[in-house]
Amino acid sequence: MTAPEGLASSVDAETALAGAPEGHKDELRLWLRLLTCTTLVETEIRRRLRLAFGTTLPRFDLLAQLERAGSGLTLGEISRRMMVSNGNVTGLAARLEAEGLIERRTSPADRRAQTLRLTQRGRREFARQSAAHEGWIAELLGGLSAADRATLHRLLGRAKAGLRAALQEAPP
Amino acid sequence: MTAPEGLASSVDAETALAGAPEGHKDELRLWLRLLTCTTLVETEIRRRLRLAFGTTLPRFDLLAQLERAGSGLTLGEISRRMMVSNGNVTGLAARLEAEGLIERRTSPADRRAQTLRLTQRGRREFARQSAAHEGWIAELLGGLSAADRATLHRLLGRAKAGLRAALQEAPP
DNA sequence: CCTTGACGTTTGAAGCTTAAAGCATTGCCG
DNA sequence: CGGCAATGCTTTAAGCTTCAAACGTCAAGG
Repeated sequence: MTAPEGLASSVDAETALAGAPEGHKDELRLWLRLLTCTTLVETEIRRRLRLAFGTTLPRFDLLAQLERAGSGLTLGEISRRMMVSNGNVTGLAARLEAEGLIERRTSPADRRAQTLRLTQRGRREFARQSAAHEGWIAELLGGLSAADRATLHRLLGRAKAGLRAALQEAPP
Repeated sequence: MTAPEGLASSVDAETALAGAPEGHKDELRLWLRLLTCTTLVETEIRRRLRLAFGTTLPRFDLLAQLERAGSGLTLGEISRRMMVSNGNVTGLAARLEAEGLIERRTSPADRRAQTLRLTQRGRREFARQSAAHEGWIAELLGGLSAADRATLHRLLGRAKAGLRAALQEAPP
């Protein structure tokens, strides 16, 4: 890439899919708009995490899980909460451990399991990142009124429930 | 990963971020829910594209852009529409060309630019994939009523506009 | 005890993604 | 005409991500 080519200012991902002759256009347009919003936020957050803290979104997410859990989590538990594969967490944990932000201990009860914890430094570092992150999200979503945000939150809750149900039936 | 470990059935990504003492919790919860919905759909679509067609979402998206454009696009134009980097498109195009789904021609007017087009086979293949894709999306979002879908679409439109505005002001 | 299956993690191969640097071409402007 | 910035693309290094296979451990049954 010659210049960073600001992704956020690019044309649009919407209406990306054409040609499908059936009905269902409705759902497709909704999905594309959902995807566009998520991509816009996510790209910007990744960019800011990199510029402000030299870190990445997956690293930040893993630290957030540990902070939230308080008392340490196994790799598998983190994998489930982050909705990513086991192997992915293995690599992320290795990098964060090398940076001294987390430490791992073999569980005394189950020698297969590794428990991850934030180090002192990890906790301090995450606190800084987390505060900035919260502000960024507020800034990016601040264009919506409080009422719109509430409605959106509620409808997305329904969407999520519907998705879980659909995935429960089909996934094989 | 021992078994595929169905990501879709994992706990939740919501409430992933804790500790931030400020206000703005509102926006954060909205963002996490948005992200959860998108991740659930996207993971499932990736899985089905792989199982049903042995392809990936980025490949499918690139074909969709070409189908939609009709008359061929340069790599740079595709990069902007897909909201990904130039280098990314270079690699994707190389793989799709190797598979015989697209072909490239150097633009007669500008010898820097490469124009991509679907091959006959690419057009046929994409038609199959696209039809299935549209059905999957309808299935996954079918849990919402038509009214909810319409409201969601409208609110996400506002969110998108607000995001573009916020990114216009800040991005340096 | 020993097998068998389940579970937690790691490894390896492949693909996706980015930022940054570099190359070639174009177009403008003095 | 001669720079010179902008544009289009490719390359490189690093990281993220997945799937599949492999390894070690555990737990239950025979």
